[in-house]
Amino acid sequence: MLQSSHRLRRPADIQRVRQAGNSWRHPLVILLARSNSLDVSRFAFVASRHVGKAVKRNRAKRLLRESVRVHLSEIQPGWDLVLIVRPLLPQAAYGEVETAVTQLLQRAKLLVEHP
RNA sequence: CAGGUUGGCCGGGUGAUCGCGGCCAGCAAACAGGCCGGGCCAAGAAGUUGGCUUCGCCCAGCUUGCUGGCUGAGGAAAGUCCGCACUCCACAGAGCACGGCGCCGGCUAACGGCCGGGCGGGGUAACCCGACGGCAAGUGCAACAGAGAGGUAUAUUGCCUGUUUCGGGCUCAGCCCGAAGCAGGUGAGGGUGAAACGGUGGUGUAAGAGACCACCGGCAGCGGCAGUAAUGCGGCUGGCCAGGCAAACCCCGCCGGGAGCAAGACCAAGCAGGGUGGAAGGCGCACCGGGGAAGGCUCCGUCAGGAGCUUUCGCCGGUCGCCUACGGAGCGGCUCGUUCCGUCUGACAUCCGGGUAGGUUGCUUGAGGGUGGCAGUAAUGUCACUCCCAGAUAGAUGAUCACCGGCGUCUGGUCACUGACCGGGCGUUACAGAAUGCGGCUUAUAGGCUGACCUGGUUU
RNA sequence: GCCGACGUAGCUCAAUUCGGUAGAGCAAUGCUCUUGUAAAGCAUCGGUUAUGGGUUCAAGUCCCAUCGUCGGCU
Repeated sequence: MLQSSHRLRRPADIQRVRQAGNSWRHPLVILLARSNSLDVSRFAFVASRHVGKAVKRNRAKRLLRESVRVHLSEIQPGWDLVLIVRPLLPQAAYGEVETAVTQLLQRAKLLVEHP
């Protein structure tokens, strides 16, 4: 679990991102993003029943959460992000998931230039 | 040694770096609160009271961050198939309906669970399996085939008797043989079917048949012995036999009120109502208001009457109470019973429309775990000591790396005779994630440890 | 978390009441018709009734377990 200030919790917020946000697709994961008025970025992780049973869904969300946590300092603040698991993700290794997440963040131009 | 049966248990370990949830302690910041002092404003004659302000002080609230300590998934956490606790509905009621269970005894909070026993079936055996009450209460069902499918049934094959006709033969008023028809007896044989009204042997007969007899099987009734019981063993009598299906309706016995932690409680925030349907009468030295009739007293009076006060009696309206009736809700199949609300200022129902879906609590100390003793064949119970062992909230126990294990396979060496030990390579390390808790059942599961027992072979 | 329904031919559905030879339409294949195609007509093919077990003489139907799909409830 991320720190609670970085969690996107309420169903209404997630619904707003899904309807009004932009999306980028990758075979393992889908990224939705929308700017908020805060000075931090918040994240939500979604895994539907099509991904698998509880173990697979938890595993997928943990991998995504770890990828986001590692790169948290490089992500621009002030965005609400929703990451949706696609069915192939639970079979992937952590390295593939991490590269997928960084690719999506680069395409969305949400990474800040690191010195 | 090989094969098999069955019970119990485990289900990776160590370390490093980064990270997460809960509880406790400390520190810091912000907010709320309190207090005293100060300042300003208002009221008042004044003591004083009220408000604001932010400066100082306080910490028992709450939020965030940091630091430290402790702690953090399962044997099935799963499926949700049963049972309970707990909560609300009324205090959990009665009857019917409906549903579940179903050999006997025990265990348990309870169970469709477990233990022990009985019976039936399978297996050489260890052992395994069984919805295992009742079809001689009633109703119903059985395709096709078959004469007949449940009734003291049934005949176009068969067997037998009588009779008629025809043919043949002979020792010729007749007898014998064969065929066909008709009438009668019969259900033994053949045959159909999943299933055909006991089996074997005999008596008997025209042919036969439980028609009769003996034995056997099965059934019913009544005793006996063993057992708490299911049941087992054995005896007497009876009638000759009563078929299958109740996971067919049903009967019998036992159990079950409904909903579920998304139960329930509290706090905060927010909103807007409207349409339709909709069930009443009576009583009261009760109260209020209005108006009427009769009587009494006082005053005025032109002796027509008028005004005021007061008593009694009806009437109308309303309030309150009671009674009966009706309507509705609790009450989720119906009736009774009961509690509450309401009967036109209308309970409630229904339709349209509007708002919210945030937080706290319930929330983990419990039919609890471990060790040992005792009772019991066992399930289980009990006693003593000891331990505290997840409580998240879109959901924490994760990511990466190294080493060590386990297993499979290939291969090198040593001992030795197809195994053990020492190495190496490759592969593999399952099923699966708490969500109120607990007792079971069912299903999934890489691999491993261990107890007991059976059969066969060999050796002694 | 709770409740309910369903699974039959490649597709859409019957037959399940009260157990007795699993059917229909479309599709596919072949033939006729046509110069050819379509349409039409005739014929054929196609099913372990989701899976496993049980009751029964007999199971798509009755019972139990499992798997999957869909829907509803705050």
